[in-house]
Amino acid sequence: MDAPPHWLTSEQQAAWDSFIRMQEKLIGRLSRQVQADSRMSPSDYIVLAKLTEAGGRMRLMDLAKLVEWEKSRMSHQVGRMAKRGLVTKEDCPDDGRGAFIVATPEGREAIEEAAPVHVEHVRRLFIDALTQEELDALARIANRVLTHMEKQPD
Amino acid sequence: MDAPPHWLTSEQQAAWDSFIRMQEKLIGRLSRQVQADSRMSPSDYIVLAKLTEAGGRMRLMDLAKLVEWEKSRMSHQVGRMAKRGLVTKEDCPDDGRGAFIVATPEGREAIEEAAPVHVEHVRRLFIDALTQEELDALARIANRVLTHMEKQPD
DNA sequence: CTAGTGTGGATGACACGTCAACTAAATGGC
DNA sequence: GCCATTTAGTTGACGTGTCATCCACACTAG
Repeated sequence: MDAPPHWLTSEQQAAWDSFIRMQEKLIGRLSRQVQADSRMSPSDYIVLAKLTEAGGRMRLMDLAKLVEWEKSRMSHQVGRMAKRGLVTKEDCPDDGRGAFIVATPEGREAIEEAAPVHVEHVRRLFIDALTQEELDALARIANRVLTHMEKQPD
Repeated sequence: MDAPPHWLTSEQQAAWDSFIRMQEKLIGRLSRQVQADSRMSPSDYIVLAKLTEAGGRMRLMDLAKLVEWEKSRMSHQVGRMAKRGLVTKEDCPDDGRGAFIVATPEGREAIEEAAPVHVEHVRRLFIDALTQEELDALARIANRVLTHMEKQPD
C-alpha cells in the first residue's frame, strides 16, 4: 500500500556521508603519497607487499586470491610490474598453464624501502587521530558490516 | 639511537585491515550494483545526483568543488556524460571561458530511477548491519579522522 | 584413450583518473 | 589602456580496472 521508506534518516545519511568522505580523502591521500615517495603505484605496493610477505614466489592465481582481486586484473598488473622490473614470471613445471610470480631484487628493495614510509603515513593520518578504543570500535563495526555483507545476495 | 617503532601494534593493524577490507568490499559492491541496475557508472551517478540536487544547472567548476574533484576529472567526466546524452554544455554569457553543465531530461530520468535503488543497496549492505549507536560512533570516528587529516601536512 | 568440462592465465577493447601542458578570458595594478 | 597574474576549462598521454573472450593444459567419466 504505502511506499516503503525510500530515504535514509538524517542521522543515517550523516553517518554514511561521513564514512564516504573520510574513506575517499584517506585513501586518496595515501595513494598519492605511496606514489610520491616510492615511485610505485598503490597496486604495485599491495602486490609486492603480499608477495614478499609470502616468500616472494607465488602462483598468479594464489596471489590474486590473497589480494582478493580477479585474475584478469592480477594478470595485467603483473605484466606491467614485470615491464618495470619489479617481478618476473617463471614457468611452472608441475602445471603447464601455470606461472610463478617472483619478486626481483629490485622489487624487494622497492617494497622494503616503501613499507616503513607508508606505515608512517597510515599512523600519522589515521591511527594517531583515534584512541585504541575508537580503533577497536571501528574494527568491530567494519567486521560487522563485512559479515553482514556476506549474508546478502549479489 | 634505537629506531622509532616502525610497525603498528597488532590491534592497530587489525583495525586498519578491517577498515580497508570493509571499505573495499562495500564500495566495490555498490559500484557494481549501480552499474548493473542503472547502466550508469558510479561517477555518472554522483555527478548527476549532485547536479540535479542543485537544480540541474551549474558551472563546471562549482560542480567540481561540490563533488570535491579536480577540474580535469570533471571536464573528462562531463565530456563523456554529454556523449551519452546525460548532460549538455552551454556557454556562459557572463564569462567567456565558462560553461554551464545542464542535466538533460534523460539525465534526470536516469538519476531519479537509479537513486532509490542505490539507497536501498546502501541500506541493505551497510545501514542494516549496524545499530544507530554504531552509526553514530562511526560518524564520530570518521569526522575525527577528517579533522585530524586537515591539520596534517601534505 | 578420448570427449567434455574445468581451471590458469593472457589478451584486447573500452571506461576511467591523473598529471602536465595548454588556451582563452577575467582581473588587478599601474 | 596595458601588462602580469589568476581562473575556467580543455586536451593528450599514460597507467589502471573491468569485462568478455580465448587458449592451453588438467581432470574426469566413460
